[in-house]
Amino acid sequence: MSSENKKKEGLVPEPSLRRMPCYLAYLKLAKRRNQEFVSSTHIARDMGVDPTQVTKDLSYTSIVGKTRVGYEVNALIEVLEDFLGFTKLDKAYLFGAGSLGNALLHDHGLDQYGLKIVAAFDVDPKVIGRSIEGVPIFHVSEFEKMKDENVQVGILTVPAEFAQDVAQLMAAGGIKGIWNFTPIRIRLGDDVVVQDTSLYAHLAVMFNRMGHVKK
Amino acid sequence: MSSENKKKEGLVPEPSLRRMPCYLAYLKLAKRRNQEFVSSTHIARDMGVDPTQVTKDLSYTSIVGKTRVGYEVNALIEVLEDFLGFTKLDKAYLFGAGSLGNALLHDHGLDQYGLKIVAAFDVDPKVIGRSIEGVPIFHVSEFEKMKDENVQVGILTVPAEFAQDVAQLMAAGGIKGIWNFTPIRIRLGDDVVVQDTSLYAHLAVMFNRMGHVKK
DNA sequence: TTCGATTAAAGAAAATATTCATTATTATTT
DNA sequence: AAATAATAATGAATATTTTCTTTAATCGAA
Ligand SMILES: NC(=O)c1ccc[n+]([C@@H]2O[C@H](COP(=O)([O-])OP(=O)(O)OC[C@H]3O[C@@H](n4cnc5c(N)ncnc54)[C@H](O)[C@@H]3O)[C@@H](O)[C@H]2O)c1
Ligand SMILES: NC(=O)c1ccc[n+]([C@@H]2O[C@H](COP(=O)([O-])OP(=O)(O)OC[C@H]3O[C@@H](n4cnc5c(N)ncnc54)[C@H](O)[C@@H]3O)[C@@H](O)[C@H]2O)c1
Repeated sequence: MSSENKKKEGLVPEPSLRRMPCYLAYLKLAKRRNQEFVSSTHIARDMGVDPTQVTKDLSYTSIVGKTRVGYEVNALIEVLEDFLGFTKLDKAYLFGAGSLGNALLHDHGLDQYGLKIVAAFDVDPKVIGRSIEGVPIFHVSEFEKMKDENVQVGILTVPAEFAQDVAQLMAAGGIKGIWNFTPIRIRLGDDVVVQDTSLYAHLAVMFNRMGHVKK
Repeated sequence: MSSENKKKEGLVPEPSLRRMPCYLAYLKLAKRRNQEFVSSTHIARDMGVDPTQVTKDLSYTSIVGKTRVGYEVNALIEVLEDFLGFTKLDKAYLFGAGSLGNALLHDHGLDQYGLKIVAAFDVDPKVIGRSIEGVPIFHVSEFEKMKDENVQVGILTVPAEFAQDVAQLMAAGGIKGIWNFTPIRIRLGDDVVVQDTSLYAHLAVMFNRMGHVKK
């Protein structure tokens, strides 16, 4: 297979990466309360996680804590935002301006986390030519002509049956990271990162756990 | 601590639960192609996962496969949808009809996956009294008066700083499952399930992996 | 029928992630 | 100045998840 010999040593564990934005949110609240330092112990207690997990997660970044004091809040916020790629703004194309795609276009929160949607693509004549929140919608066929090297991120919100095809189109057009909201597992070469975000998956977990609590 | 002695034997692993909706999507496409049976081998190859992982994941449901044949597509779809709680419609309240909350209200996809938002709550006078896609928006203070036993799910899309407070309000009002879109870790008793869905977390993972591919 | 190939299922092994235990450091108190 | 307590950091142990291996079943071809 294709990725067998790719060493993944040095890769930050995905669970750690997923927790980091939570630390960031916590730290921003701490900053509001004018806390200058915050310790792993306190973060852990407030967030309901293990204290050593906090230190271990943070050890992947460049931050160093001070014994008996903790981490400097401002410094840690900066380091985390930078480490997570939230400081530099990545441009993104959106594919599929339907129900979910629209939602993402209307959503202003993403800008603060390093992502700016600059154009959308669809096949429905009813939406092509329109603009949503200042983002123009083109026909997918226009994508190939645009090929902007500065846009490396693509958001995939087309119906499941077209997901693989559109993903291939994206890859061919130079997209290096696909944020995949469809429940389809995309098959592409190793040079393109596919990040699955299936809301249904989270729903499924919640329903399952709710069923267990009742017992 | 509080959940230490709670046996979690018998709990379906979260990674397995998260994969199940992907299988479901795959199966629905297979059904469209009029496939009557599909084997774990083929599912695995098409989806780019390990074949034994597929059988192991499916073994948590009631389905049994046929040696040398595979699983019956229709039966497996039914079993999975039922197992994941997508067949019965759960009513839900939404807390925070802002940017993301609006997106979810406009989103018609959720109905098909067992979730129906029946009312929204906010504190902003500009939105209270209005309706979005037929869902009325009330002031949060109205929530306590409503206390509908049939609504056990709450969707949390308020600003981070109010997340914990609103979550407590939800729990006090009888909500048993909180779909938490804020990056805050909610602290509540064991009788309430909190399902975190932080879009930023997924973004963070994608950015990180993209940085590594460049090397 | 007999053989070979394909598969589900279940258990073993390996890899990964989390939690625990230890050590060294340093603010604060005595 | 010495003792104490709180903490970061690191390595060990444990738990969880994934992958590998084996077994038994059965379809289709010879
Ligand atoms: N709606 C939800 O709640 C939700 C939640 C999570 C995931 N998803 C997933 O996101 C995807 C989209 O869902 P939705 O509800 O927005 O569907 P939708 O039908 O509302 O939107 C899909 C859009 O994609 C466009 N499209 C179709 N083919 C295309 C192509 N080849 N190139 C570009 N655009 C194309 C359609 O014209 C449409 O506008 C689905 O895969 C769905 O499973 C949806
Ligand atoms: N917008 C995004 O892209 C995005 C993505 C993922 C997660 N989130 C998270 O979701 C949350 C909401 O984000 P947003 O962008 O929609 O923010 P927003 O400010 O647009 O919306 C928040 C809404 O909550 C309401 N609200 C405030 N206090 C409330 C209370 N006590 N009870 C009920 N409602 C209250 C506000 O009036 C507002 O309408 C945030 O925590 C954010 O981090 C946002």
